[in-house]
Amino acid sequence: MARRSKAQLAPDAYLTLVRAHERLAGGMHSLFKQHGLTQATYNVLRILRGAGPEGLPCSSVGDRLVTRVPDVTRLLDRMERDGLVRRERSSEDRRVVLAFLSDEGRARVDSLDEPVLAAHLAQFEGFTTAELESLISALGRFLEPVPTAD
Amino acid sequence: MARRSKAQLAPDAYLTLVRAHERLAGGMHSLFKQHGLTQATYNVLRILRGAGPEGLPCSSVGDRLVTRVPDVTRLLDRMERDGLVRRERSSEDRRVVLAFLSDEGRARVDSLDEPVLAAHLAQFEGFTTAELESLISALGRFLEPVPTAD
DNA sequence: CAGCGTTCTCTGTTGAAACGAATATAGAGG
DNA sequence: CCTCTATATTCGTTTCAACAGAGAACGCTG
Repeated sequence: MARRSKAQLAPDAYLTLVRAHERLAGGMHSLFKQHGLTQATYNVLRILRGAGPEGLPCSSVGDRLVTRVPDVTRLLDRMERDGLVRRERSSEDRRVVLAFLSDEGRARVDSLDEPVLAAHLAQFEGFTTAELESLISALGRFLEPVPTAD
Repeated sequence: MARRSKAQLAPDAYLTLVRAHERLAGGMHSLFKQHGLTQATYNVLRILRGAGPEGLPCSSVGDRLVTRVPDVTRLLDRMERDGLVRRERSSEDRRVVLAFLSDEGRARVDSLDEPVLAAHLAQFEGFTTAELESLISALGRFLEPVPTAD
């Protein structure tokens, strides 16, 4: 195989990344769906669990989401309707609305820890730890530059 | 840094992949948007350009899309409304509908070749060709197993 | 304490994705 | 010729994403 130029490699790398994401995220999507969740709602549950009993402002939830969601309000609306979260207007700053994990929400996210980990291990089954570290390092380089690329 | 187990690395790798995809795909999304396209419509244009003047059945278009689209009909509806594609029922098999690239569609996709390549080169700017090949190889390993993972 | 800019959240609306059911044609078998 | 199954596409409906704009509260300044 002749040496390929970056003009050939870059589009190929992008396409491969998209396909790999499609494959992996699709698997996680179906797993979440079996439990009545989506990737976004699961992420919110994880975030709120990490935030502890203090709760977290809606805007902070949006900031910490891996995939950008332009409308956290309605996302939390659905989750509150499903009894996964609880909302309460902050007494200190009455602009902010704090979101908390409900008992049902905590139970749901806890019950998913094991299946999610198993799914991840299965997805990366053919990789050695060194290969995984290399992959993480390579992909992590995309996250360094400032996101304000207009 | 101590050696990390796969149980620690796998979720991290997944998260990093999702974040990297979010970053890269987001950039492409805004690029396409400036030209009145989405990632899906751009992919359809690329597919139809590759298919040539013979056209391509709608179902084949759906199969070749990188991201799975459950409703090719309405996707092509919008593109036909925008004058990007043309459809015609096959005379050989009257079940299939062949999709063709219109002149406008061809001009649109041709005009994007350069910006898209430039965007990809910018995204992978900090990578050497060897690193790119390594990344492609690693990500490509997710695509090998059969997709019928129920 | 009144005005002003900023931040945070909600709402209205449009467009698209997702899922399922329905229609139409082709091809095989009796 | 008729039926039956498989394939290709379309349509109906619900749900979610995306974008813009409005309302409410905070902090600062004069």
